[in-house]
Amino acid sequence: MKTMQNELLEWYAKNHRDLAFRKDQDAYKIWISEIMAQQTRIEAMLPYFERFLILFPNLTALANADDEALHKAWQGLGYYSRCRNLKKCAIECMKRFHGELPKTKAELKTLPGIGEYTAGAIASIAYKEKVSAIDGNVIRVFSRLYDIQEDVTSIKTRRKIESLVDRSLVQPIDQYNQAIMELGALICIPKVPKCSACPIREFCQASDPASLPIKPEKKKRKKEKKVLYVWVHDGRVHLNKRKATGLLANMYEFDEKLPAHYESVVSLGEYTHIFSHVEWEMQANLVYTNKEDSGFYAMDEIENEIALPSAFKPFYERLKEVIFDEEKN
DNA sequence: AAATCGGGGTG
DNA sequence: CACCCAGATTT
Repeated sequence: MKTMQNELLEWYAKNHRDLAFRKDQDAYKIWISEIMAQQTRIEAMLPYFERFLILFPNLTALANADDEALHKAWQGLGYYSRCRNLKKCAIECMKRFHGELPKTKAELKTLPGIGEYTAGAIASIAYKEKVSAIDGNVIRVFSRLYDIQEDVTSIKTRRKIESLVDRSLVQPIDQYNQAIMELGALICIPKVPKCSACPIREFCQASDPASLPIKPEKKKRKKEKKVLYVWVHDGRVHLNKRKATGLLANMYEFDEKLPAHYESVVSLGEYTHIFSHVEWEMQANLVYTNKEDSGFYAMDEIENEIALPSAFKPFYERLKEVIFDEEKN
């Protein structure tokens, strides 16, 4: 029988991407991949996924992970509370679930970092529980399938879509849930959907799919100006650890003031870093200090052990050039 | 319900 | 430039 689900499953079997975290059905790997994929393009998280599994191959290793090593493994991926929640979750699983991930969506949802979507994804993909896993792709696909001309971020519309998805669920549930997401990622994409290549176009009610889903306007970002001072003494660089809450919590940063004693200052140029809700307009200066204090690190330490956010990367690269030039002379 | 939390790819 | 991405959590 020709149903939306059958067409979708058939398309998925032939056309899905060959992704590393689909190689086996290990719940641990699926969990890690789902957390990494939150608000992150699959291609962007793949290299992190491979490296992370070598460093932290199982729940026990993750529960015992060194916090700095964990942040270093996540460096550049963003939303760093995700990796802290991974460790918290691993510890809770040791205590509450005999050292394993629980197997139901309801139990998974009680763990740190695992919300409605991720719980459904793990339960359905790893354990074949017949539950939904509604991410941005699924919202887009269903808003178009049913021509939903409402703000999809409202609770009411969200419930409506959930209901539609729930009624559509079929076995094999792991394949079906991933098929909807894959369609959203490859065919039913934002702005310019590839409807002519869509396996379920005959089931789609959207008259203007490019205009869906409807979302509220985004607020403008605030701008903040920062002047950074990169203290250098004897080829070593001073870094501060940021506070444990808020933006880039627990990550390292350059100073925002001059040291008590210094010899000279050299500009490292300007760079504007854009976050979701704020924009940092930065200018940085290299400052040669004549006193060694605590908190100075060698370049290879920074390279291998220190979690420096991408916001500071351009200045770090310029710093490397300067220090390398000095060593040559 | 709205704000917060990263970073990068894309039109 | 704006938008969005296999969202969760806090306010």
